[in-house]
Amino acid sequence: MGWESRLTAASADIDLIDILWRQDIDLGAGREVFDYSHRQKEQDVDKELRDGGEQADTWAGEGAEALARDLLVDGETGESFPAQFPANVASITEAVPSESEPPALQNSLLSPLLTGTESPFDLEQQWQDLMSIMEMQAMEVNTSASEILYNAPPGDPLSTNYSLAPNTPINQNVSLHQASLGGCSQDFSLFSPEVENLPVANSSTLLPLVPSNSTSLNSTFSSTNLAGLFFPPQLNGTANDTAGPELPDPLGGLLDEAMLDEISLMDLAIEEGFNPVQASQLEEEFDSDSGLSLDSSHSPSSLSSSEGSSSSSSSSSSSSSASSSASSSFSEEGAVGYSSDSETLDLEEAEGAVGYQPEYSKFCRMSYQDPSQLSCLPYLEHVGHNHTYNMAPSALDSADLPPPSTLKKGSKEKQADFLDKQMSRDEHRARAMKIPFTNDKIINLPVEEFNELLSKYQLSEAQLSLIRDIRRRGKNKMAAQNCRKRKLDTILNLERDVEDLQRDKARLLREKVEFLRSLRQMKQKVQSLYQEVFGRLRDENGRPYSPSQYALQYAGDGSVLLIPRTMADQQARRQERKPKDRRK
DNA sequence: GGGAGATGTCATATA
DNA sequence: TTTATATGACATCTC
Repeated sequence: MGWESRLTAASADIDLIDILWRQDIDLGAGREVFDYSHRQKEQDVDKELRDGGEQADTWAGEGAEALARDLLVDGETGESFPAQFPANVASITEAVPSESEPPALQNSLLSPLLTGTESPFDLEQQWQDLMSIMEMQAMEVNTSASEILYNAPPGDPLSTNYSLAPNTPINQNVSLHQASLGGCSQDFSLFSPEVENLPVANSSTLLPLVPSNSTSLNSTFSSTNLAGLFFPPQLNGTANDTAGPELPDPLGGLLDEAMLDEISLMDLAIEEGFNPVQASQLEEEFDSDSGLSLDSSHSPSSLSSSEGSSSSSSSSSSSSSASSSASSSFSEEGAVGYSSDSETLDLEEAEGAVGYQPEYSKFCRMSYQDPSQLSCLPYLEHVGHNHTYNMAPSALDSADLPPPSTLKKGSKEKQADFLDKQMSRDEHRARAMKIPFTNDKIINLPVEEFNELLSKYQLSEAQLSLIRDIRRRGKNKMAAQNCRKRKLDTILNLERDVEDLQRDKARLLREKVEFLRSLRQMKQKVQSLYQEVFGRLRDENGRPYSPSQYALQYAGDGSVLLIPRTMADQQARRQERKPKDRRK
């Protein structure tokens, strides 16, 4: 750039500069190439005029057991159920007091389970917080997958018996947000005809891989005393005959919320790119860290290993192909040394790192001199540029593969011409200006030695300027290469971070499924106990209480009271509002 | 001929 | 202040 500006300042060098111009023009560079230079030159001239024309140019330059248990007997889906449960029921049944027994005994038996319903709320709250974060990713819901999940074939027992009621607030596109709000689930009663089917239906969505043997659900529940969970007592026969049409259950809301949460989880799973099978398998893969196949095959970083190997293998070829490396000045270290665009690479250049040595080996592009090595990066196959701007492509072709005839004629003249064409602009300039040392020295020598070198020779102002320019450009070229490599390395690290985060997210998702399942089982136990206790209560005439008129009320101190249903309903509504208000 | 990617260069900021 | 280095922006080149 700036060397032309010396045109006006150093008339003695006009001839040399003319030569340089001619060279550039010969090399295909038109005068317009120097337009900017002209502007710069004008500025320089102005500056010089202002400064009195005296200044020289210094151009600035990450529980198998739980899984096993669950897979054995689920009360809801036929998938799993805790083996210890019947034993618990038996013990509790024995302990169920007659109406004359004091409530204290009941408390001692029931309170541990009943109080256990507190923490799940907090747990769910935490999960909902987490899910709300995840939800921030506005991902499109896979409708087709939803259809598979929610629209089972008519012949399917699950769908036949437990399909969603038409007016259920759950639709195929139920979103995490909708479920998380819990507005609808909170209003449900477990014994409500509209809702009693809901949990089963939800479960069917959760476990699409479980054989549809749900026709045996009733027998399954009877045998496990769990039928009261999902069916009104008049249906499973464990309660009295006077049951009304609606038997609200104090645990219905909790259970439903958990179910809805699972729906939202499934939804999330779909949104997150899991297919229905993958989502259902989530529950079966707790032990498998790689339960999810994160498709990283397209990630550049996944190419690292192959790239690394190819890079290491290319290191030798880079030096062996030095003669054809005119297009690249990369050294073995990945191109941090400066080779001044020349055809030779000396040791100094081969080692020529400039402090920063990232994992450049990943990048085939960093050692692309052998195009065959680009096979590991198909999208880079085309890379193989020639950036010796001073060479015509034809010249380069002949340079890479000199025909035998040419070699035969191989006169020194042509060889010199060949070498001449291999040289960079700066080398041409240096030669034209008769700089008495190599560009490598100019660029790579420490300042002190560089200055020493300059002092050894009597150099004109134009020569000194050119030398400084060469040094500046050379160093900046290496800096630019390092900068670009650092950028690529940063991108790779970020890609790795993204993959790690995706793995963490998948793990958290699996953990949530596990927690929700535990919660569901706990609620089932409590519900079963409720039914057991209520079914055995007798009034003064020895008749069972009607679930439509009475309900068991859990007191804050752990005691259990038998209160009229209307009172229970009022209190239930009051409790439902609290969490809603809390969410607001 | 034009787009994409690689590279060189300049200007500028910072150490 | 000088020098080296880092980086955005642009120009140019090759495919």
